[in-house]
Amino acid sequence: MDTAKQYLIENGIKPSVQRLAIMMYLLEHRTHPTVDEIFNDLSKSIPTLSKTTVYNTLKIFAEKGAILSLTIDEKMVRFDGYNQRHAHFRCLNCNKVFDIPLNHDVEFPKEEATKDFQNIETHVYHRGYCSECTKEKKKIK
Amino acid sequence: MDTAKQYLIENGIKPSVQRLAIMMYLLEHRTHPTVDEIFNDLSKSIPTLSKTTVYNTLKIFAEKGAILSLTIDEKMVRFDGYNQRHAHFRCLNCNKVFDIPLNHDVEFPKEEATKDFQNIETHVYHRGYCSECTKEKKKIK
DNA sequence: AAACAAACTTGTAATAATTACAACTTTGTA
DNA sequence: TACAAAGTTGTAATTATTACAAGTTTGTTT
Repeated sequence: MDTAKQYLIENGIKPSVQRLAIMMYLLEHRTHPTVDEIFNDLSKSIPTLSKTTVYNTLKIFAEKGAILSLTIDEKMVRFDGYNQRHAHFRCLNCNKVFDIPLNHDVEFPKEEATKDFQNIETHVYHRGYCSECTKEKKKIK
Repeated sequence: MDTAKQYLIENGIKPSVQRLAIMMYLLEHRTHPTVDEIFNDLSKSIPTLSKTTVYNTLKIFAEKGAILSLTIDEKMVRFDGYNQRHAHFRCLNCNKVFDIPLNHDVEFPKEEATKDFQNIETHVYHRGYCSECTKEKKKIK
């Protein structure tokens, strides 16, 4: 709670009730939730919450670098409040997104063709079948 | 042309006129085009082409492993017919997607937590500003 | 404390990528 | 030639996201 507040301030984000709730949600739910999931869950405790606010807030968080927005899912953006280096894995069957250790840094190459590029962020995405789905041979098709 | 035909057959895809045209388009245009770009360009030579066919076809290609579908763009999927190991970079200003050398393989970690995972594909995405946009200081905001 | 502006939130309507689906066409084969 | 399977097409539906204008909250000046 105070951690979340602190964290927002550190990242130059003014902590409103809604922002705090969303940030806390992300810190507590390491499930890479979608806008819909966040909105549905938080609506229970904040009935006046608007989905637009969730969109606006997550956009600001990502712009300020407080969270990551993941495009590992074709349909919708997912969000991640975990700020250590790690990769992601999406199960093609159950669609869950997992944190995966990333042991070596993936650097942006310093080469002639890319030397004037300004790299901001790097993501590593794995896709396949998670242990559950592999075991249960739920691999449709 | 024959290369494309060959390539489709090798990947277990029956080469129709439309499929061949789309595969050739991808081999010739290393621009990571969207469905819309492919559809608009190919419509000129194949006026009867349907956008649904483009969607269907690209989906099959990706499922068969003949092409890559990239989710580096939040709004829409992009496609890549280049099958050597490489990373991607999207410019946050001009939105172009570039191929970037990937010098070291990014392996899926063999650890307790992930040992039963079945990894199918791994993508490395960079986001930032390309050389053009960096130079021209078009970095909005 | 009242007045005011700036920042933030809300709800609805618009946009746009993608999918569903049913009809039509082409291809391969008996 | 006839038929079934596979492929294509166009339209309608779905759905994530954004635009926008009105309402609310917050902080500051007096």
